[in-house]
Amino acid sequence: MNIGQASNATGVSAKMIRYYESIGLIRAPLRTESNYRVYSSDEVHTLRFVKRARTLGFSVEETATLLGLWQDKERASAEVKSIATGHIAALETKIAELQSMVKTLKHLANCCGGDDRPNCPILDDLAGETIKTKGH
Amino acid sequence: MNIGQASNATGVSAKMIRYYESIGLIRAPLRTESNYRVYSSDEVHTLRFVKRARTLGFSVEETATLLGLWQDKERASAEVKSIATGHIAALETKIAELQSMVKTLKHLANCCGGDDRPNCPILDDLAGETIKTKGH
DNA sequence: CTTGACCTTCCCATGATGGGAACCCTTATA
DNA sequence: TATAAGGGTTCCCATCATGGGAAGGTCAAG
Repeated sequence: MNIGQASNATGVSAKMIRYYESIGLIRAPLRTESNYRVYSSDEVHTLRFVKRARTLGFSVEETATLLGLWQDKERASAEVKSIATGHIAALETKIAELQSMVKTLKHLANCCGGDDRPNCPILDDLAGETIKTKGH
Repeated sequence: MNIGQASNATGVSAKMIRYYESIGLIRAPLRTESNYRVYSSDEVHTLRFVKRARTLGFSVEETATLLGLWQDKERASAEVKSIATGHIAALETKIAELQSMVKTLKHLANCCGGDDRPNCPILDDLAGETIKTKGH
């Protein structure tokens, strides 16, 4: 299997496969005589693991740790779980931040006429003026 | 007011103030004889506008547009509102993605013993094995 | 007059990804 | 069998917003 086929089989772009190899996330595969990378099904499996971890929002660094644990048959599941729960916490923090932005923006958008006139509470807020809540 | 004071007054780092100037988001301020940037209260006001927009998650590009509208006394508030609602939609998409990650991870973490044993559904999932939901 | 706290510019790094050039290899088809 | 299409290879550059740090000029307080 060459890199294009491995890419199709895993959803990881050839570009990223080479990148993961260059930073040491995955091992360098064997090469053909003409210098093409050749991937075994084991290596494809590893790529799928990486893809899934990235899809779940783990950083490349966290993914490297998880890969290490995956390959360590002696690992304690507690270690994996703690990485996962830490990641969940980070995601939830991020979600809360975004939700707070949305909340503020919705309030502002709700107070804005959205018409031809220049009067605009959204800009007033950005400019630091306190907003007068529309009666509700 | 020099750049450090402007930074303190707005919460935008001196580094970022220079950057915003370099990309044309804000105008280059006057300089002293010794080449120090000098900020007027108007310019500080603009910096605060930028800071607020960035805090609300607008990109620098969107912020530039909003700044332009702010300074255009003839703008239609509808234009501002449409940028805001577009941004809200983008944030909500992002939130939904993160929530979906959290949901999956919570499920996996919930199924994981988190003990000394190597058995770990989180890794099994990353490796592509279907997970057996713990009875609930 | 020295010291320390500013300021200036310039370059480099981040994280994860894509774009593209220049060049080599393989495979199918005319 | 010659050629073209569609791989592969390396290498460099760009993104977005931000920070770090070096080398050097300036200002204010002691």
